[in-house]
Amino acid sequence: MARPKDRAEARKKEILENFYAVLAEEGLEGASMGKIASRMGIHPSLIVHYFSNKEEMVVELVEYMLAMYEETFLPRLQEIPDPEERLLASIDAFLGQDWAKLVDISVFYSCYSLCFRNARVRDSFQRMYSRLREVLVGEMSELMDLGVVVRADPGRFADFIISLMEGYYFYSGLMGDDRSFDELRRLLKANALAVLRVDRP
Amino acid sequence: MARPKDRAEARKKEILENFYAVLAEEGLEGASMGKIASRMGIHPSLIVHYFSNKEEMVVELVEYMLAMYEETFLPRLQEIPDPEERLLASIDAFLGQDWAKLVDISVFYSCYSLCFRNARVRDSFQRMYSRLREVLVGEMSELMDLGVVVRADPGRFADFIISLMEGYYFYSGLMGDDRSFDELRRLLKANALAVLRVDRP
Amino acid sequence: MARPKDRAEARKKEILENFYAVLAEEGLEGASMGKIASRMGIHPSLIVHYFSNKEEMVVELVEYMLAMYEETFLPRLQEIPDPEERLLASIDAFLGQDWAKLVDISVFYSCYSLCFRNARVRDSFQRMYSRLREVLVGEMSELMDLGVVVRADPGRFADFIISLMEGYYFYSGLMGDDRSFDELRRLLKANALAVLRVDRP
Amino acid sequence: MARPKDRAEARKKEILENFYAVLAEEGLEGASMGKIASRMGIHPSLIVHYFSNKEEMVVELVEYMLAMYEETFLPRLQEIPDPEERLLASIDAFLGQDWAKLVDISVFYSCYSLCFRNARVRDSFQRMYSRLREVLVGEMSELMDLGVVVRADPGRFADFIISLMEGYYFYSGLMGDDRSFDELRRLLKANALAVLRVDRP
DNA sequence: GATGAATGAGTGTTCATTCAT
DNA sequence: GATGAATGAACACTCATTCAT
Repeated sequence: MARPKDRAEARKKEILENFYAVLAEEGLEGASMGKIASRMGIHPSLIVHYFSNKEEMVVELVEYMLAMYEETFLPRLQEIPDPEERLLASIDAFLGQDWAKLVDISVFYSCYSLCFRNARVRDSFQRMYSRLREVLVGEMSELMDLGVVVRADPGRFADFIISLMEGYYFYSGLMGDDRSFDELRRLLKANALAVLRVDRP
Repeated sequence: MARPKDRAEARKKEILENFYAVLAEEGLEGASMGKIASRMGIHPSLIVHYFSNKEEMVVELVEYMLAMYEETFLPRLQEIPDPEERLLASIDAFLGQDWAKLVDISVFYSCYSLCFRNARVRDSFQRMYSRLREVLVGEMSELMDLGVVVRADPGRFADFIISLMEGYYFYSGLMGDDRSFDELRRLLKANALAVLRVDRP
Repeated sequence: MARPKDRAEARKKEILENFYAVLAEEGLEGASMGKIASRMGIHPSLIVHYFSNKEEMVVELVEYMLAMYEETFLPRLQEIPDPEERLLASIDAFLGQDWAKLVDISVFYSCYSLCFRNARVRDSFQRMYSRLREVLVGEMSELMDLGVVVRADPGRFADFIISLMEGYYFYSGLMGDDRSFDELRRLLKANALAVLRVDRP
Repeated sequence: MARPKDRAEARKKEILENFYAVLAEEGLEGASMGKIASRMGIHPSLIVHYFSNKEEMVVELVEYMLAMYEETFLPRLQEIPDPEERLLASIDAFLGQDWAKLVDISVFYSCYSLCFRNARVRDSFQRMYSRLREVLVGEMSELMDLGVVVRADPGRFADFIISLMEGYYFYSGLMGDDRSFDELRRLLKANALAVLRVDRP
């Protein structure tokens, strides 16, 4: 039994959770190891003991954050047996509130902005979006194999869906709360589905 | 002649430009007044002399950055006399490379992430996107008045365009360079125009 | 007419008044020329224009503060014609509330503590207490000349009165407000007067 | 054995001693953490490591300074068995040179002036003078119980002694060195003892 | 007389990190 | 595994002051 290693893993996760919280409150500029430590009631050097570097910790936080999406949604979608239903559910999920609320928006964009200065962070983000794209491509391909959809380009379709999702996320995150974005979400979803409907034989 | 005031304005702009550059290279965490100063070959306290606060400087940087969009594109578009042509040019601009390359993407998202912790930054962003939306709404309304387009909801249309633009910006910014996003851009543009075509009498 | 010089004097006094106010609120450590300036709505360098040095300003503040005592009390006492009555009034004044409240106690002791590092401040304080002592000595001598009091040492008496006064000022300033020091004041006054009564023929 | 904690205490005391020295030389305005550190040959941040705040350090310095009085004199006086002798020794001590020279006068009044802007400093001072008063009240009460003194008000007496002491301290501190205050001290002491003698049966 | 630009030293404090325990 | 000591660089910001205008 790898008990000690498990305990270490749990500790690291705990640190990442507190890092995430500080990051949400104070942004990248304010998220220091000291603040995380005092939030946890431990000594700052203990954090170093687990992550050795701040950069290491940041990279692991990004992975921790992005894993939320994969772990929360993808398994749930995979359980749906019917391919068409599954694709609709995917689109629904990507444009839904649950997805948007999963990760603090401030944390998300703070990490995203790191992509352009940190190759490992960029890799993590790219891997995550590639994974998302693959899922959509896979589903679309399946529908094409079944003859439900014809003349579609699965890759282009996946890019399209992801773009819609991210545009909605960005725009509603900025303007939201003040006015409702339900209508826009419905419009985007209709547009996404249109591709399917139009290409239907 | 308000010479001294003009000189001060020029100096502030110069500082903001250097702040922008440091921000692009080092992110929010690394963009310190000291680095800006040493980049300019001046003393850090001189920056304080002009902006009194770092927050003040950040807020003014955001305004400076967002003004780039308004000042660069909107006047150019307004010069186009034909309404339909102008709307097409607008969509072209929003989804084009010039727009995306106008502001460093790292700087853009760093500032965007500030929205969620700084009300004044949020206000600036909201004002800028409201302005964009108004332009689109105005153009669409004009087309409806002229009978070129019918049965459209200008507000919904504007939100749709902005979402497409931002989704594309985010996604291509992350994945881009490695693979071409021309195809996606064309797809998004086609989708945007579809609304017009479909609603055409 | 020395108009410009008068205006300059008025300006200096105004600055000293604001310095005094800042000193009362923030102590010596916090009383900066910048704060004085912003309190007056003027530019810090204008203060330098009038006092050239901060040390100069401090020295002048001390003189300004100590002059309050001399200008407020001494003339009033000199107006009393009867020598015995005048001495009693002096003792009354030195141990009274008006005297204690004339200068902010925090400012007073902040300046006093400067005596030990600034010779000019020390000179000012010494001059002021010498003046006080002279007044008391003068009054006592007059009473001795008149035969009202005999066998007294005017100098020793003056030192005694000043000590009582300062002891009371220090102690009530620290413990005061919470409990009344009227009783102590009465006791000290009785003690001061005892010297007179005892030495009376 | 609480070795590590002891070492930390020793280090803190060392810092306070150096703080005290800088304060004596440069006053509150000049007593910076940087100067203390460079005087000790350590890094300024190490001081923060021990006191977290400058305010904390100031408060602890005041306690450190005031404790000198209590620790140096009170135990020595308590050792005197005879109550009358002990009271006389107390008065002697309070008005003596050893007491006045125990703490640097500049430091003393600098700290005293802090009372009016810092509640914790004020508390420390009040506690210390209350302690002194209690000692005097206790001694006086004992003498009354023994019938050595009658018709006295111990509290009033204690306040009187403390006032004499502080007045002498202030006045001789300012004027001293130049002229001798032995005579004044003798006069004050005589006055203090007069209360005892007069009230004697 | 008054302001603004600019300087450079200095403020307290925070930072990530290393090392010894 | 965890803590405390210590470092040194860096932080935003304030300071008194000088100089030009």
